[in-house]
Amino acid sequence: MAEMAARGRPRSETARRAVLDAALRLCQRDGYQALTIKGIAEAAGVGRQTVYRWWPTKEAVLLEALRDLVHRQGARLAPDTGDTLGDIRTLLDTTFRLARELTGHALVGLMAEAQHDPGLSARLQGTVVGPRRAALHDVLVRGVERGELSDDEVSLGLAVDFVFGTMWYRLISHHAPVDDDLAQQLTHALSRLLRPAGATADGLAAPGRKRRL
Amino acid sequence: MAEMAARGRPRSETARRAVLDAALRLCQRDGYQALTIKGIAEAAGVGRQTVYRWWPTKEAVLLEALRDLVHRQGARLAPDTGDTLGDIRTLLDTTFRLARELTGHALVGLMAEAQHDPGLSARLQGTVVGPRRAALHDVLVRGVERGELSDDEVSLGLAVDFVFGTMWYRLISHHAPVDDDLAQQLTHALSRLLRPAGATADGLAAPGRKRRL
Amino acid sequence: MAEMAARGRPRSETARRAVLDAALRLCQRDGYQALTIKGIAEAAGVGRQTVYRWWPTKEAVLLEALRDLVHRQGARLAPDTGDTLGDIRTLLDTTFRLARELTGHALVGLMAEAQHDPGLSARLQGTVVGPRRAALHDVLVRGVERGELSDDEVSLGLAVDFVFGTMWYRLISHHAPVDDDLAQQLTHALSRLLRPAGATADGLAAPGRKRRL
Amino acid sequence: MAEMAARGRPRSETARRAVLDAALRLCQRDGYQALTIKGIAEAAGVGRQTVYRWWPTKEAVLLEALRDLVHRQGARLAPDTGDTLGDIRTLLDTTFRLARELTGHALVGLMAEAQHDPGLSARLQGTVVGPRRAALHDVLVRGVERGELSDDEVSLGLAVDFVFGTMWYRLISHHAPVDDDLAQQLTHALSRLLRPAGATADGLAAPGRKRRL
DNA sequence: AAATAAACGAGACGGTACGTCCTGTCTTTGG
DNA sequence: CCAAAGACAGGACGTACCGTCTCGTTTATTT
Repeated sequence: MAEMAARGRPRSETARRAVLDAALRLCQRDGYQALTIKGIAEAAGVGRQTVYRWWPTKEAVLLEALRDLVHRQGARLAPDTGDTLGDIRTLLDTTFRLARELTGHALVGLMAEAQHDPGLSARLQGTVVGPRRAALHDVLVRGVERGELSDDEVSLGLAVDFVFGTMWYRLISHHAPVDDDLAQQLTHALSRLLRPAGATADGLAAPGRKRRL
Repeated sequence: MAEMAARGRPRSETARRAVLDAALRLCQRDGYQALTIKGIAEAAGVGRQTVYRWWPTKEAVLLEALRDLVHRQGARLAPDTGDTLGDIRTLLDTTFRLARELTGHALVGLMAEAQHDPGLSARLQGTVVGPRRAALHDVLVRGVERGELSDDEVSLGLAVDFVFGTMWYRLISHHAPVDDDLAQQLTHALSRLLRPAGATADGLAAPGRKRRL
Repeated sequence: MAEMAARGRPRSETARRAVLDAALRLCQRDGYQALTIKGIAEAAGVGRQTVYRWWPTKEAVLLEALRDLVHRQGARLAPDTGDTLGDIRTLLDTTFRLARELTGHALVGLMAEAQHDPGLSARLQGTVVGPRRAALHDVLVRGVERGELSDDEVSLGLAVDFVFGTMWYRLISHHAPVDDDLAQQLTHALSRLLRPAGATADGLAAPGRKRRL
Repeated sequence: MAEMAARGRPRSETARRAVLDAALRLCQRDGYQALTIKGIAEAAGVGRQTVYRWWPTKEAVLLEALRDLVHRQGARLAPDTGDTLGDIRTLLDTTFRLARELTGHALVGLMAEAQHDPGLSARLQGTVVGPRRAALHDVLVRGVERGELSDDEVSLGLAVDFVFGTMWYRLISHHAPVDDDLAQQLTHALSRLLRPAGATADGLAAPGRKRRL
């Protein structure tokens, strides 16, 4: 396992961080469409060639910036405390907080771009979106295995789409926030959707219920 | 009520249609980002100024093209047959078919653009997205009034987000189709989410049920 | 000799004059290059097509405007009073005054344009410039016939070029005015250039001389 | 005396020359009006921005092209051989040859443009036209100092205008060539115009003299 | 310490789309 | 049938950014 002998000046971590930070900042400020490599380089105080040397497109810059951001958060994806609904809540809270900070502009712009760029789509799903989906799916599977949930009536895939679809939809159309309240409502809705046949309706508390005997 | 006297050469409906058609076609073929006004004008066989004369941006062109498409479909939005779940199915089938044809690229691109353009966002919601949302909401309200559905546990707003969120999410990430099967699953899931407290589980058939003890 | 029967609405003299006036005014104000047919039509309060119907190019408009201006001045071209130098002075005074009023911009611009438009060049020479040249030449010829001048040493053609060349040169480069003083100096210079061999130097008055008995 | 450190890619002399050459060539071929920056860039095989980066207008391109041409010719402006008339002939021959090659179109077009652009006018006079004028004036002044010429009757300024006016006039109206013959005639005419009072007519040979008593 | 080599900033290069303006033609209403 | 109004296809304008290419400089490793 011979290492490639390092020759010449090593890559500047300072420049790399400056580029990623500038990309996220500009995308958040001016929107995805208005983001240009020239603009990123200038905002980062970096030569344009330095960007092109390491990233082929502005999408690649943004994607790496997002991946870095996610990694730095180092969020625990799939906690397993034995309490399925509690795990769901935890996961949703973490995910929603990340989504709010994650510069919706960047994510939505990348998603739009990924419409006709399968490679980008795959990387986006693989590094940013996919792990969250998989984590939720895992929690639900464990719930089914424990008998707390059932996929007899509604498939787990649809349940996962329910959660992330609603999140995305609100991120995009802004008609309602993606906050802790949404996490609570979604958790409750999931419990109804996936409730096993024999479970009583009272086994779980409805969010808005005022106490109903 | 004197009409403004018509002076000068009247606007060419031919050119208008050519522009709108070319815009949708190019957006579908090359994606939203690659769409340019120059490209639209050339594909439509139209002078560039003719586009700028009537539409300020490519977003405006796409928006009008979508609106035209929706209007031409003239889809019945909120059928009221007395059968709430049947009405939901009808509405979903119509909406999904439209979404599939509607050049997801255009819609998603516009959505991305609308992130930092409140005016576009409003027009997009008002003309293309909003009516569908409102129609579904109306159907659900009627269901609640008839006692077929209940919003005690899950708010109707969240239920609507569930449907459209899932649709959007699949349109964007392509991990599953937006087809009649999805309409069926969503209808069934809605019936579970909004089932009144006293209703028996058997009142409604589960779509993909494999076994039922 | 049957006249062509006049049919339909007759041409509007008002519009014609408005166009010609606007053309001269705009050319004087903004220069020849900045002159556009659209601008002329709008300044004249006239439809664009009305200009194109009667004149093929902006050059044609300007040329007709100049021709009109010259005709309206109705300047006597070649007075024959018997006093050759006096006739020259008269002719130069008239010509210079016309040139000053004639919107040098228009004339110079047309000349520049005529560089690669032989037809325009011919019409320009024929209607505006040529008659003046011919008139001066006639006066000089009469002077030679009377023995007051001689073309032995300097050809009359060169003498004419001397006068008009100097005028044009000053109109173009603005380094000195084209005024009565120039007319006087040129007249005196001509008398020297074309003085017959036997004439005394005193036969003609030098320009700056104040009365010399 | 520290030089400004050279940074970035240096300007391409190849591109500069290609632009200047293309500009002169196109102006000569199609005329000044038809000259466009787009056309220059394409003919030079150069990006349009490369032209705009270094020259603000097509006038500036032409002016620099002319200046380069003049410099490359490196013409001796004011020879001083002691023979005034000989010096004049030499200067005129050089100037006329340059003018013929110098793409009259470019010069006349620039002159026309300079009508309403004082800055251009000044630069045009300063770099291309002025030095020739000054050179001729110097020669004439030396002639006066030597007693070979006199400015008693005709001012030297008018004499200079005579020469350059005639040249310009012929360049513009094309009614006669600007060749060696013109140089000879003008030299002779100058000798008459500026002949000192006491000089005999025979001191200088008339060029086209037919008979001499 | 000197040589080598790659990354760095800067910025010019050939291109392309932008949004504006004008061209010359056309198509309408109205005198 | 002319005039005004103005939409039409087309094309040049001057600007911005693209992605590539030199430059001189800096910062490492390898002699």
